[in-house]
Amino acid sequence: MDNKEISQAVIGRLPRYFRYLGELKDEGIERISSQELSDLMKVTASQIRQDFNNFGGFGQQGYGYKVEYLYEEIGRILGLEKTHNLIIIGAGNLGQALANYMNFERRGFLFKGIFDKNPALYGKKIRNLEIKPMEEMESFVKQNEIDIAVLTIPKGEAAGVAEKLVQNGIRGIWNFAHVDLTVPKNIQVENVHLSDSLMKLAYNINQYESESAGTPERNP
Amino acid sequence: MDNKEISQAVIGRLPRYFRYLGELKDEGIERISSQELSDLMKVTASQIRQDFNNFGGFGQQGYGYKVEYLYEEIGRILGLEKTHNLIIIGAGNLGQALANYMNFERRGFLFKGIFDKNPALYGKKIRNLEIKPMEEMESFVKQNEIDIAVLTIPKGEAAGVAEKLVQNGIRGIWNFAHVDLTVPKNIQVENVHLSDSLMKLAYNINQYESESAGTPERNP
DNA sequence: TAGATTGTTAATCGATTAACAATC
DNA sequence: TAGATTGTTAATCGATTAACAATC
Repeated sequence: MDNKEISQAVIGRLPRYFRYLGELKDEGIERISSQELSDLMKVTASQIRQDFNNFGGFGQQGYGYKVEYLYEEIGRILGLEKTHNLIIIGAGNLGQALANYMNFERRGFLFKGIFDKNPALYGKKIRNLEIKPMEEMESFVKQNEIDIAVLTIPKGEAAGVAEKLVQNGIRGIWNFAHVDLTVPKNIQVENVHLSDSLMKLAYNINQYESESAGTPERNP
Repeated sequence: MDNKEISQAVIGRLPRYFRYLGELKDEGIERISSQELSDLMKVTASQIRQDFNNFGGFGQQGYGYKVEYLYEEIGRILGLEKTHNLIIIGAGNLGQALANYMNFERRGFLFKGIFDKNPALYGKKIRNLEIKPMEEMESFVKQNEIDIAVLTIPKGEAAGVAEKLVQNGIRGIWNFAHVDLTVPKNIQVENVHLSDSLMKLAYNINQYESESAGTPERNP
């Protein structure tokens, strides 16, 4: 019964397919072939077909894929028809920015609470949410069926908070703190390490510059 | 002369090595073997040695690696001894949050300007930066040797802004807008697609739950 | 039916892991 | 010197690409 494990490489590409298909759908396009999608997304048609076929046959030979159907199927695979209840831990600039971002709600990610340890922030409203004291976090998670916690706190505090979250039944952690969390294997962690991302960008800039030094024209 | 191209998989791991080595250094630890680092970071010792050896021999047989030396070498590889001048385009919640985040400056990423098209924001100060009108962005990039632009604007505006940035000599774009940018190959783009990241998390949560349904105990 | 395009198997490529000789 | 651990080559594994038979 165990559906063969899908690689994270494939999963990581699904949201991008979902985005392109959504746009095609909005443009009123009804069908698309793997080759057309390949041209659009700059990945091979082969990879597209392989990726989709991990989840069953969504296409039709000689015709291609129905955009709307495929869009919905990928949404279903990603679990977007379910809603998720989130809390944000750490009401600093980043926490508040995420709380204010409406588009997550559109996909069923509902912010239910935002917590901070700084009393000066208690009661401050971010959209429809009042910042609450950290002490209330544990009972809140349990009582409101929170399944995802967004960690926007300093790295020193992340491990302790993660442990409490796990104890209270969280299922996933969206981790913006700059540490690697250690959690039981039934808890999913998705890291967003912004400074790592920025360093990678810097490397690629430097690299390009030193590579092309002395090679004024090099456009393959 | 062309240093053999290093794969993005390797580059992507460098910031994490850098982080762990920094912590070891701060703890006063002087030497570490690939095996010890392997235990700490949960990657194979083989991978660690392979990764480092992409850039030359940093260790000493029979001894291991000098933490401080290795830390500095990786910093150098990442180009962290150079400074980068950044601007933020889009002074919404996320743009302001990034501008307020001090740790980037510590690594030589200096925020020099922040721009928005909303007149209501002009002149508002984020730390030491005044939000400026978008119209001033192009000349500012040229005059201040800006090499990285942070895009925290709606996706509809991103392509146009990116084009202007490229015309004015930007080297890299840190893209938080939810589109894939098309730029010349001498311009580096690093995407941070937050909603994609969140969808991936949701998939993994759902997946774990459906997999273990009916398998109450399954801790290998 | 003929043409198009998928689903799927096979081939290739690249990345990871293992093994071990070199050497500190 | 003996022991430890790297640097590096070889083996394995997994992911991507190519090819083509199935079929709409």
